[in-house]
Amino acid sequence: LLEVRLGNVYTGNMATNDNSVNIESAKRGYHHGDLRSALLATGMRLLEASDAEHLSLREIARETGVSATAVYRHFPDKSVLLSALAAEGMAKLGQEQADAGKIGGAEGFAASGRAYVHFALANPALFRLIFSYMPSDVGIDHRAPEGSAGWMLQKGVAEVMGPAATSDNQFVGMLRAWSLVHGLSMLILDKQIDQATGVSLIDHVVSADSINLG
Amino acid sequence: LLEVRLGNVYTGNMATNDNSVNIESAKRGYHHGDLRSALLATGMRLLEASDAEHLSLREIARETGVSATAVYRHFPDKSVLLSALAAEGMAKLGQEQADAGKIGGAEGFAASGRAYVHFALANPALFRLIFSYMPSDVGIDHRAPEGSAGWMLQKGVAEVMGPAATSDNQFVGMLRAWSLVHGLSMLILDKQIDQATGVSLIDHVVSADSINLG
DNA sequence: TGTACATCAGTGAACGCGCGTTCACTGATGTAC
DNA sequence: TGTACATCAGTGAACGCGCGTTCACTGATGTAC
Repeated sequence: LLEVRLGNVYTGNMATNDNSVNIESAKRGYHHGDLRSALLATGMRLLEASDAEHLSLREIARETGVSATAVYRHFPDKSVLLSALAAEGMAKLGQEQADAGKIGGAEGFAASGRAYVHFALANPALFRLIFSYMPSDVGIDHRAPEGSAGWMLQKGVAEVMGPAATSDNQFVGMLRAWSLVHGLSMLILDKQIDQATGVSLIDHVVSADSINLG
Repeated sequence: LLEVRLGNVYTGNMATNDNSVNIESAKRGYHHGDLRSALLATGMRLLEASDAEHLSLREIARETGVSATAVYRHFPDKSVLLSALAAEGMAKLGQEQADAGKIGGAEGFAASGRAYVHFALANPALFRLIFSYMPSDVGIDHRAPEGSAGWMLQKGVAEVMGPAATSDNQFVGMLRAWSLVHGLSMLILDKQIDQATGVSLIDHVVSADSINLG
């Protein structure tokens, strides 16, 4: 990929823009889908900066090197753009949990829980965005979307508790596990718990015998 | 208290304003301290409406029947006003936990945890505000402010675990307990868990044997 | 009791801000004949 | 190969919005003599 400058594109931030496009597509603008991806990539980058808690549509467009109105070719409005970012974030979180938990069993389940907390601390703004823009309404007898954090939890709990457990008990176990890691994440992010202390205790707080899954 | 109207006070909302002042003090404006209290009361009322997630200084002033600038006689800026509301909310939460947990022991501790979740669900906007504006940075070897949720938890955990437990273990136990109830609250508020399902399971998820306090 | 004065909690007008969104448009691309 | 035309992803100007905060002010209260 080559970095390019265009007359019809804001150049102010192009020099430091990670989402530059190649000459061919640049000459005639983005292919459809290209700008969509570029906007999402910029959004993810801005969320990493993390002080970008109040991420705006205009800022995403500006940083992508495109006018604010161009966004409306790809997303009906701001909330849909943010939802797309949230969905990407949720997938990433689910993936990291899966990676951490692949050893299986109670230890694998605990590891995936720790991964959840580490993800939150490493991506504070994205983590918050996920839960602001992704209502999933997991209820008893309802499965969470595949790959999501809720889905990982249900799978893990079912595995650890074994086939003898009732569906109700499994659901309660899942809520306990999810609540534990989600609460710990939020409390550290919201500075209720001193960050250094919290981080050093993650392994103790989230372990294979932290909660009663019965 | 009588409801009054004044030439030098916005009258638009006075008719439905709960925070009206008596004639004597109204004639010469609020006594110092009166308006402060009235602003806080209005803030609490607006937080109950709960769609008031983006509570503004101007709205609080407007609803109190006073100009926006009057607020600056009592609070240096908006964030101090919101912090005061958060502190009030935290005290209320701590009080409800104390009431629920006064039977003592493991059952009392569980009850105070359930009270935490019920408070969150009954006061969503206030609950969020508390954790947006009240960094308390509780660390190991640091006590939380008396009456706060963290303080209630430390006390409860210490009582349940008994004098034999080390301070470190107590702290881990406290983090588990707090994380459990905080996470459950947030997940329901953020619609990750279907509200009806979540509410019906609070007693099962938060019980005397939910977590390992060892 | 009357008068001069300091105090200070209020006032309304005004500021600059960045935001999400709408609008009519432009100009390059691809296609039909 | 050339020409006419539809498509459509971009553009910049403009909109109204409510916000937090600053400013110079007013007018009632309390106090000193």
